[in-house]
Amino acid sequence: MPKPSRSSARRVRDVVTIHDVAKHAGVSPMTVSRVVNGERYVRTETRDAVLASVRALNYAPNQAARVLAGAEERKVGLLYGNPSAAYLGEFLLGALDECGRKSAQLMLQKCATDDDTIERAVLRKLIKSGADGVVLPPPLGEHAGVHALLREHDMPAVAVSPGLPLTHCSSVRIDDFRAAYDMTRHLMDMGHSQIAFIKGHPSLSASGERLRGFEAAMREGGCKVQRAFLVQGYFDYRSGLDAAEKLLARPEPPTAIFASNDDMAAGAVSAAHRRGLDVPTDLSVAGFDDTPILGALWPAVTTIRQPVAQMAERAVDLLFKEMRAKRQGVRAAFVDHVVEHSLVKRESVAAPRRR
Amino acid sequence: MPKPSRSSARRVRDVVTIHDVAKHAGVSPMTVSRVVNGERYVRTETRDAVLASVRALNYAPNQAARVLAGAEERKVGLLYGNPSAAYLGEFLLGALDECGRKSAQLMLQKCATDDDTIERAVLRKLIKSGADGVVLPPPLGEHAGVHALLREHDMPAVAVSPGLPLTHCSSVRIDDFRAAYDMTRHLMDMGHSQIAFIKGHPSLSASGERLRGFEAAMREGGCKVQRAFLVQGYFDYRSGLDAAEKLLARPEPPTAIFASNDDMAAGAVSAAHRRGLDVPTDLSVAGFDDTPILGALWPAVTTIRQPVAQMAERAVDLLFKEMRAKRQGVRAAFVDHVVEHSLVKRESVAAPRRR
DNA sequence: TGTTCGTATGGTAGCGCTACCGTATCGGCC
DNA sequence: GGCCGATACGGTAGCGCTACCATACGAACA
Repeated sequence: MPKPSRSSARRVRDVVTIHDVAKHAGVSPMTVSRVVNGERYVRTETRDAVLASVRALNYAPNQAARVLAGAEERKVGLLYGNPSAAYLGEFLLGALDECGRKSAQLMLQKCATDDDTIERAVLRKLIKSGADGVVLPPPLGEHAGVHALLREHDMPAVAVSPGLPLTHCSSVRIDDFRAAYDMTRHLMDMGHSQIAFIKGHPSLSASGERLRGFEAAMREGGCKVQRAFLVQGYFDYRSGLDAAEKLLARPEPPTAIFASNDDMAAGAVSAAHRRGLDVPTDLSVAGFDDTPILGALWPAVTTIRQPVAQMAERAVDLLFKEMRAKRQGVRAAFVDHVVEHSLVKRESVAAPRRR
Repeated sequence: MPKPSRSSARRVRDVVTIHDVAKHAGVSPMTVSRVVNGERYVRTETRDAVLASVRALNYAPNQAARVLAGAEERKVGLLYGNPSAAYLGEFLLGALDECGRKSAQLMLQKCATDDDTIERAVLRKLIKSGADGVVLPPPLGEHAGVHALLREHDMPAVAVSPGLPLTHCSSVRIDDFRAAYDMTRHLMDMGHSQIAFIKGHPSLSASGERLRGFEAAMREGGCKVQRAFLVQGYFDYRSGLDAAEKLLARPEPPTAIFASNDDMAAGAVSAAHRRGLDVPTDLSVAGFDDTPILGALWPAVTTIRQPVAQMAERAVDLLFKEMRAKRQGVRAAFVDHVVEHSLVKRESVAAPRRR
């Protein structure tokens, strides 16, 4: 007989264990363990029966026991460069949530992207402190050096928001092309045809995708894109302000400015105000990202919302799949997960005034 | 004989266990456990010997084993209302860091503050999911309802950034009075005497402290504070903009505006720009908090920096002390931890133009 | 002198889970 | 039929730690 059932004095909360499930399903604890961990060599009927018992008893594995028994990775590294604090905050919310569900530990590690030796040191630190996988929010998700280092250490990783799917790493992203396309269509639907575009940082592929989406929508809508209406920006407030200044100083300024992100859109609004222009009466402005803080500005900026928290959750989830695959000696196929964006209409866009 | 020493096939990394320490110190594992956990009933000499061995072997307790053995709290709840994403982000950084050091799990829980029934539900959820203590960033740290609920459940908690120490709960904060005082002195040192103040949300005691600090510095510097130069704000961009509009519309407007937080300072800058005033040439603006995103605006706003991440770390640390005290049936004394703020001088403040 | 108590330590027995190995069954193939 | 591999399970033995109890000793009582 295995054990005289449950009667330990110290057990206070009466949690359901793997033994309870095993008894309920009429199998051994080992089989339950196998089912719960998605291992092979379990008949479908057995698996179903166990899963039914799991649901019936509302069983949840004890993570501490899992770890102690020498299985189950526990630490997820989050390597971040210099995203805005707001982005990072929302990202953390999602990542933490998923890590909580999985009872994993989230380890943050800041990483300057301008020096390769630093990256090396940072990553070593992450590995040393026991990380079993890494999530890479932008812009690190596209950093070749970081990826090379990760592969060197055979460390599973998931990139968030690269502009395009990666060949050597799973990714979670929105369809930047489509999103920019949608926004441009919205501006045209509102009656704009003289639309300027402030490009994003050239090192990120998302910038290119957004530009392509803009151009495609314009072309499709029969609007010619003037060369002068495409201005380079770098994703920060200042560059948006400078770009908008340049645009508004033209003899025939645009009626709408579509900035590749919110910070630059805020800069554009500021530039308009300096010139005594009202937004949206004299100029419509659209952004991209739905940075929380900008929703509080006035006028609130129409933008594309990325479900950042949800994306972070997905990224952690994917990462776990890869970490598990790695332990079992399998190489998981890389996944490219595209989540839905949405267009958030606010006060900064209106129909253009007649000229 | 207890066990044939270490030779299990599955053990890969050769970690030092409590048994190794025990052998090294010539005591039983139990005694080591007691020392490590700071329990009573250990002779000082024994304790010292064990601690020496711990250091010598570089022993670190296995958290999973601790939890499985039925001890050691593991989950810290973080109940947040509606702080800015940036604040929350930095707060999370610190809290997560400390939780990592303690191998604790951080559980986030959003909580709307406008409905008591929601609070109740939220807190229940937090307790149900196994939280052993709660950290309360502003504004929840001063929410009477939340505190009442927490006490009802005998749940340890630490409040961050109340304006004044709390009587029934530990707190981590900066000296808001002193900080506002310092900023006001700085403005006066730059030559300003016509300084307006945008007050913070009246429900937070920090607002009152900041106002008092401002008034004290003004009085001490021999400047009379005009009634009309104290305007109510609510910590958001819009209220700062409105308040500044009102101030700048006066026949004799102030030469400097000190806003109780950065969002309102940003609003004030915007209001100035709308009126065609240059910052800082025509108007100096100072904020409070050092919200990261505002450092990227232009002109960068002079502000008071709160070490938010560090404060979060301290809060988690304090919380652990209280949780441990609670398990051992002791009621810990409430601590009021004041950390240093600093004055960040940026472009938005300059000497006033002569009138 | 026994009987309490408070102090200081050790031994035992798990916590819930999985790595590892053993066994049993089922084809397929010589 | 006999052998082998793949599949499908079960049993055992811990992972490292602490709750709980037992013990041992001195001091403080009656």
